[in-house]
Amino acid sequence: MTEASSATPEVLAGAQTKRRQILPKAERRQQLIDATIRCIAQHGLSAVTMQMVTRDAGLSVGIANLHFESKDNLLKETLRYVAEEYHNGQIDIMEGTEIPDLGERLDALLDFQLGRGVTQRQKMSVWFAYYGEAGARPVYQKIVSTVDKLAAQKLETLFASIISDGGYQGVDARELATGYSALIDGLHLGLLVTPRELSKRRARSVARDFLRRAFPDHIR
Amino acid sequence: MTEASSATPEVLAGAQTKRRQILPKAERRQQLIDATIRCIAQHGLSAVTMQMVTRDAGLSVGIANLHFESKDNLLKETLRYVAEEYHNGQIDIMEGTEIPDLGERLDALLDFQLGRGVTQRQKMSVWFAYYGEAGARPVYQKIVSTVDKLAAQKLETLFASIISDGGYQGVDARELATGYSALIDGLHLGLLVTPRELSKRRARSVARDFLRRAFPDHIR
DNA sequence: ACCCAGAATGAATGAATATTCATTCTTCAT
DNA sequence: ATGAAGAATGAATATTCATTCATTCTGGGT
Repeated sequence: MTEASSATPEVLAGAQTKRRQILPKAERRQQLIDATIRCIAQHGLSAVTMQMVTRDAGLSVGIANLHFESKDNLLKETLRYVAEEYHNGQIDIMEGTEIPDLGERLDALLDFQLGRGVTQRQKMSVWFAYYGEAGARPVYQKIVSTVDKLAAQKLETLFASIISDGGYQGVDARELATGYSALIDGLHLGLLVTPRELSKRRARSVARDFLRRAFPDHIR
Repeated sequence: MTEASSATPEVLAGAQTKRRQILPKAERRQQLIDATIRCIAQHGLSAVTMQMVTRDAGLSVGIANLHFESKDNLLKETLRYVAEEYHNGQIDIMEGTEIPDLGERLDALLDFQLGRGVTQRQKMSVWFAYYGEAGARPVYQKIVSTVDKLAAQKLETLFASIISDGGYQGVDARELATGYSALIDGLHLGLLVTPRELSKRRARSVARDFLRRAFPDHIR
């Protein structure tokens, strides 16, 4: 479901060969979205310019308006891409049947949500850059809440299964799912803003603690 | 410790009386910071302009550069103000001795962190706008992490007292404090981005659940 | 009553930036 | 091979915005 980023090395900029290349629309769009993500992560959403993005992509300035109607639209589509990638990843784990054991599935989810990879930091930056603007931009709110809603539902269902499986008393799946989601978001924030105080290892441990306290028989 | 926003109604813009007024530096600075907060909340950090801020404050364009050296500096000082206000509020509750009962003190903290008031939404917007840029701006990271560190310490101390008071076993104050802070941040995010899915009431209930699971004898 | 230090103003400036579009280049169907 | 469709380019344009500073105004000290 999740598309892999096309692995075009933009480092070749500066090579003698400037040969113009024509590619399918979808591929160019993805190139530009990838460049936008890198630029947001490196310079911050408010500093991103069209020149910056197209240069990063190794293309001409005009191309962004050719494939996306405007800068606004490029930014919107970039958010949509990142949001969908993240949420599809979660959903694949939650509703996939590859991992039958519920405790292990929870573990896999946690691994995905707090997993490593240089990519991760870039994506987090983008994520929060948009959150910051969401208060003033209903379009962003809509994109995020649309994908969020489905993921929240799946998580609630998974938690409900675990509660029923473990016979846990006095635990509300919905309440717990909201709390867990918020906890993960908050940990992402900590990793982004105060990486010195919060290591990835500790973030994982904190999230795991939360789950263990709720589902002691399934975690650890 | 926390300064109250000066209650100058900017609505008088448009009144015939344009009489120029001279005020102490500190007061003008605060006016401009307040206007900046409103503008960020309403238009988003990336859309804020000097014209916008000074007009909102009912002052001339040149004044922002008179009291703050530059736009960058105005934004930086605004972040510092919001960060300090929030963290001082927390610290006042945590280290104040007005509330001797530890459980009640926790409740007061939660009330403050998820409390109502139109202000709150404005402040949250500002908060996350800066978080979004923090990945690319070390200055912002530093401001936030400086105040954050102290608040985290106080929270850990409070949790440690509660653990010792209640004789709770197998609970780590530091781990729990990190989790609680992250949970609150995540709930703020939810309130900002998906207010339709997460009401304030539910956010409170979720946070309270977290605390109750950790300190059953102190909460409820 | 009158001065003047310096607070406040806002028109002017120059730099940055999104967007356009005439032109060039690629590809592929023939 | 050849031509046409349209993908890609980037110089030019128009706009927006931060910053400056010559000028105006205010209020406290005398």
